[in-house]
Amino acid sequence: MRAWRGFLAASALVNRHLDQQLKDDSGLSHPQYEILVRLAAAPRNELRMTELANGLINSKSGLTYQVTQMEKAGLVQRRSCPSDVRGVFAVLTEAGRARLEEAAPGHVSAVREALIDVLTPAQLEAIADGLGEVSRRLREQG
Amino acid sequence: MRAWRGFLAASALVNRHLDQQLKDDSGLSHPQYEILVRLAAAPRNELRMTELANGLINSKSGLTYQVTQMEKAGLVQRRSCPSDVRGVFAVLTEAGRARLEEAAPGHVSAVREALIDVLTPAQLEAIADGLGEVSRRLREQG
DNA sequence: GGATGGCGGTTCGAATTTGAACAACCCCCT
DNA sequence: AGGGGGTTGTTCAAATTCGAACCGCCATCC
Repeated sequence: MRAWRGFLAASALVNRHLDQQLKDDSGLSHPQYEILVRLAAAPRNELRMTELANGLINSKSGLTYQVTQMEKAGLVQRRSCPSDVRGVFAVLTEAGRARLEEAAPGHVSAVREALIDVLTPAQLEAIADGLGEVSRRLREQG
Repeated sequence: MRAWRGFLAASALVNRHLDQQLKDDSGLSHPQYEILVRLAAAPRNELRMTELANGLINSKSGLTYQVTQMEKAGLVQRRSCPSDVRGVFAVLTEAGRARLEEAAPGHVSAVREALIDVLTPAQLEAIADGLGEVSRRLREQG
């Protein structure tokens, strides 16, 4: 049960810490940063709303809200899908890419400082394998 | 970075999964459950608001909100501190204890099923040690 | 004593999140 | 053709969260 308590506390504290760091550093919330990262990694820098929502944590309506905010801020753009009238792509704009590239280094180093550097290589390996498996199971089951 | 992605995903998915399980099973939110657990573990089943807020994740105002909700539901009670007029204790009520004892088994087994049983003993050890250390550092530094 | 700085908790407004309901649509089957 | 069943994204109200401002009070220093 020590692992459970540790996981719970670390999960909350790390998320909180990085939210803060990200907001102070670049004015992005963590969800918004995640959206930018995923779009930047996607082919053509665009993804269907549903794909974004699946990869992320929040509900569909939460995603709609965030994308609307980011569209107002000029970081992404909506584009309707030609083959399916219902479908909507979120596309990364030039400004969005720039914003991400500006925010990423600070965020990455914060992650490194808070998490990576604290752990031994063996612990990192165990966490990557173990928690990866945990995620996979919850995903396919949930 | 694999560890980072795994941690991030697991953190979100596990929290979400357990929130859900807890709400379906006993009508408690995760924050509320945590409050009950801490009070039940405290001497005399009571804690100062600030102590609760420190142990938990949310802000002071968030705690005020939750305790108010739980007081309406009869799970806790406020008691002013005799030696410091400003201070407020949150006290676990009999109903609160009963509610916790009713919710705990299901929650514990959900935790076990989602997390503990998926990991090897070595992984559990690494997570307990590593993430414990991560938490400790963030706490004393934050 | 009496100011002064800081703490403990609440209140307030704004931002975010959620689940359920909704409207429009695709796919498959007959 | 045409009708279910499931999907897609949005809208809505309600719940929760946060940060900043605030009030009342302790403690300490002059």
